[in-house]
Amino acid sequence: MPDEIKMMIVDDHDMVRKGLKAYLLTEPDFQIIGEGANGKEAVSLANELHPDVILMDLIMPEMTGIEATKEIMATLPKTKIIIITSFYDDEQVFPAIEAGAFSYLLKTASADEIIATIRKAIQDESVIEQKVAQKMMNQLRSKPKKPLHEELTKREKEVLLLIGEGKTNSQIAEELYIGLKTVKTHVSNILGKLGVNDRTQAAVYAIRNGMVR
Amino acid sequence: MPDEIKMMIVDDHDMVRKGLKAYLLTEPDFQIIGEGANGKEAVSLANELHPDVILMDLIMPEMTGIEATKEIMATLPKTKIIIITSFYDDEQVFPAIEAGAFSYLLKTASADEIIATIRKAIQDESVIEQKVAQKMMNQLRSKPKKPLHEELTKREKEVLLLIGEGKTNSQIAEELYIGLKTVKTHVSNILGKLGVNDRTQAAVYAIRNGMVR
DNA sequence: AGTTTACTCCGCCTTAAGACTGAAATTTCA
DNA sequence: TGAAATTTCAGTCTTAAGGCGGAGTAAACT
Repeated sequence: MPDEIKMMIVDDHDMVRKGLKAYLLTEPDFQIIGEGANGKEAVSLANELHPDVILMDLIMPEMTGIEATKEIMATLPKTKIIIITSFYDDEQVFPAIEAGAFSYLLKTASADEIIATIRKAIQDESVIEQKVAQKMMNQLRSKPKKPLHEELTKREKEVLLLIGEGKTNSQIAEELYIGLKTVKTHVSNILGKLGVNDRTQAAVYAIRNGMVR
Repeated sequence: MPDEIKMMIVDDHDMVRKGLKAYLLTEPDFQIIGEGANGKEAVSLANELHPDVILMDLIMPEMTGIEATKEIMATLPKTKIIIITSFYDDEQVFPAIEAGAFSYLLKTASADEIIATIRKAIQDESVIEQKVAQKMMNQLRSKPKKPLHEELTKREKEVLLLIGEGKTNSQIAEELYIGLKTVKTHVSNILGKLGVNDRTQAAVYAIRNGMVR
């Protein structure tokens, strides 16, 4: 494959983009045709430049990497999107892959790993960081049927959000204009679906999985 | 000051270090004498190399930037430690400064800002990112008397940590080899000091302020 | 039309949580 | 040495939380 590989870097930290560039430009056939600082920029740049590969962070202002991935895959499904993210959001692997991400690396990855992942992506081979894959497997093992958490309903998400803010059941009832008993029902269902024992664990879960804030 | 400025970079992401380097090496009098990937490395490297300036991330495995800052300040109080962190942990400004950090930037900072901050540090001028400073002011405005939270004791921190993991009082009692009543006492004291009403709020507080994880 | 899903609410029951008071042993510090 | 803080535990009391079973209504899907 003597052709040049056209790629884009999307990260809200300029210095990360600089660092990645320093990694990638050691390869003669790598060409960086664009840089974006958030999801919105990523989408418009991608539509304009049609890169082969996009290296994308997840947590960004304006629009997250997951949303951007969805939008880009809708119009340019052949684009290989490689998520490169911090260790904090391991949990986002599933949504990221669901959105259409092709590979998933951590920012602790070395230059060699990243370069190898890009080359494999061009040859249609996915890469998922060992650590992340392990965590995935553990999650799957411990909950055979449940895809991490069973889908919460819209109402349940609202309730979980308020739990994550430390609200009591009666505060939640007031805020949503429903009865205390109803809130209790929702809470019980949420705990069951998330596979946790009490509201405190639910709050922790919600925060760690970015369902709050 | 025509002398060279000796600095160290501490961040667990190799590509961030590379990016920062790319920033800094554009300045002829900047000299990067060491790199570390976590707090422990930072401490031992600092004791060995005696840098003038340390650029340090906060969230790192093994030992956080705050702990490392404390330890380094204990032995090398003249070192200027500049925190360069992601926007997620705005909340850590107070503990960071308390620990002895000299300036506080976000990773969204430009090369110019970072370079300027380093030069000011050498001249004994602190810099705190506008956004962060604003948030600080807001926090101070909303809580006149309490220094965010009254000091927790060592034991109370242990208990809070377990609360933040979703443990019940009896689980905590078992884990710490103390009575249930004792745990309850600690929990009550913690809630009082943090100014929250229940353990769920305490857990949320602990996570948001980086006292857990 | 019939079934499923979501949202609402009731009652009963059990236990964990948290407030308040009091107090002894140990550590820390002035 | 003496005072203050920390850690430990007891008793009592009130209430929030959560499990379990049941149930009606409305919307969505088949």
